[in-house]
Amino acid sequence: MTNKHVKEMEALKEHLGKHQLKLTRQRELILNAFLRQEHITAEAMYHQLAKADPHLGLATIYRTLNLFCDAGLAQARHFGSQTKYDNVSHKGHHDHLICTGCEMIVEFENEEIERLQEEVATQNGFTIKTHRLELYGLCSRCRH
Amino acid sequence: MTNKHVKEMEALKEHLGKHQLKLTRQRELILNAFLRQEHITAEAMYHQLAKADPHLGLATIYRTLNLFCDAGLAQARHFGSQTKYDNVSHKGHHDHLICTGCEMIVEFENEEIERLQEEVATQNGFTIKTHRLELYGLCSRCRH
DNA sequence: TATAATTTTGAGACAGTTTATCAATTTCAA
DNA sequence: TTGAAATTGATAAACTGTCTCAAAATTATA
Repeated sequence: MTNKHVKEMEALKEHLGKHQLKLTRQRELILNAFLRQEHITAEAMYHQLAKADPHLGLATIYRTLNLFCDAGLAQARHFGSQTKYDNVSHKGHHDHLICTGCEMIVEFENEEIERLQEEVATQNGFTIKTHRLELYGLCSRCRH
Repeated sequence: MTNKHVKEMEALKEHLGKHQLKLTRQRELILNAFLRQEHITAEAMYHQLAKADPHLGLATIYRTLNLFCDAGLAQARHFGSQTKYDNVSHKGHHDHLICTGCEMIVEFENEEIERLQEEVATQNGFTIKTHRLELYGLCSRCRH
């Protein structure tokens, strides 16, 4: 149960080492909780972890999730007023289909779209670093 | 100078009429300021208009920009923590190339990407209402 | 055009989210 | 084990956007 996310833990340790940061109990705890889900808000994780460690501060969650972003394990996404942190450690880049009815999120990847994005960027003299594509609509269940 | 945005003004009046809303001096002032630019935040407009009307309240700006969204003249976009209101009165939907160096924003449209988005949505049983595509990177000037 | 009903405004209070502060604690290299 | 440096937790503060409500402006109607 503790050695489930070995690879990601190594990635984190590498990042910490490179930036003279330290590995703490909290960072381990938050990493494990984070890797257990696809999308989560800092607030949701705060409540989730309150059972495991009632004194874990909200600021620490924010700091740590932002650290994961720097380390390339997470990616922050703004949905309206909420910021969700995505787990991008075990997969490549992906985009989202978001149901505005039930808030369900479906991930997808489309090589062709990615290729066309590069094309558009090149046409405009840009070099793309990242991108974000979100499709909002109704899923089949909410359409009825 | 005052009759530059007649068409948009008509569109606004039509919306107001349909919803038993009133045309006010502030709404006219904000509409004209809004149409002068492509992307703006409520806060930026607040400062911009302080010269013309020092007592124009920030809440009024927010209310009015949201009204423009309802009327189909504007579209709100969340860039990180900022919400920018886009002028979409004179053009259709468009996406953005954003330079992370100088914050320059280039708009673009790509039929093929839009088509592929529909395809992805259909494959997943979704009906798309809106979407958002943002490409982040460096423009040709900032790359050097 | 005057009146009255309704909407809008401005100012600040308020709410939600994220970051800053700082003393106390923890980590880790030597 | 020790000590310099980083981290934490609690809370204050910052920020963005909305709500409240009395006063003012607008519009339909007489």
